[in-house]
Amino acid sequence: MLDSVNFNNCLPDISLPDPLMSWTQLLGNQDYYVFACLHILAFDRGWTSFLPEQWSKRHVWQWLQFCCDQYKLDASCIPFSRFDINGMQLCSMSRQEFVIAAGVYGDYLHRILQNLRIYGEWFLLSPDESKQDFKQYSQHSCLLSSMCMSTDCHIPPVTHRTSLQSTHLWEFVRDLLLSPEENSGILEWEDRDNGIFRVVKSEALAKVWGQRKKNDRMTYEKLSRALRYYYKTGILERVDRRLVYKFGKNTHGWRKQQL
DNA sequence: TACACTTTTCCTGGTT
DNA sequence: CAACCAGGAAAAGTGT
Repeated sequence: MLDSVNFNNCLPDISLPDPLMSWTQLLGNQDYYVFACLHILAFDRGWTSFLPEQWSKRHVWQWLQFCCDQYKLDASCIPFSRFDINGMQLCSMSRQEFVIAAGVYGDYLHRILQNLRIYGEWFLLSPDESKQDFKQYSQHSCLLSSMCMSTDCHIPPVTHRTSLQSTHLWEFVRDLLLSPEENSGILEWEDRDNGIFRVVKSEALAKVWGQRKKNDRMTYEKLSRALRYYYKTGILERVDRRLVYKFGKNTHGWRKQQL
């Protein structure tokens, strides 16, 4: 498991860049340059270590997952099965093909990918300044293409956190489930289709969560208390079995296929 | 600074 | 008895 370095603490006090901002605009701001240099050193998600053309299928999914999380896209609008392709195939897709594959988010994802290919990962940090852009994209796409793949597809909320350090516990758990090589048998799916999973190594889970939060006093007792709070908010649902949890309706990004 | 929200910490009591 | 679950209460941490 990669430890998320709290690099934000040593970064200049600036707003994060718009992922769709041009490179010349970005480099025109020296703070952003410093920010990007620090970020590239501290931020490694696997897929970021490769050029998009070199991505495996898994990297493509990781990237989509990242976009869902970072830009608060509704994953139910993105049929991941249509992205069961490697990076070379992804990069060969036209904007129109993105719209067909990803519906309401296709145009947006296509532009993010193009910026990523041209300028690198530094564009992928925050949607804050692109909220309005995205809202316009979404509405435009909905009107023009009616390609939304889900009946509950919606414009993403505009209030959210952006810091990597503030990754929520449930997202951390989900990402661990989706990353077998980082999971080390800590968690395993019991019923993937219904979002049911089991904590296999409770102490190890507490340890990696503690590492993420830089808290060596974390225990499974405390972590499980945080998980139980999720029952109130629909993030998790109760499963009456020890160490078994189920993702609730207010989660996203864990399904194999979003149709 | 106030506030909202999430997570942590501690706790009592119950269950497996 | 250990490990886990349920959930109250309060505090801490973080972002707006």
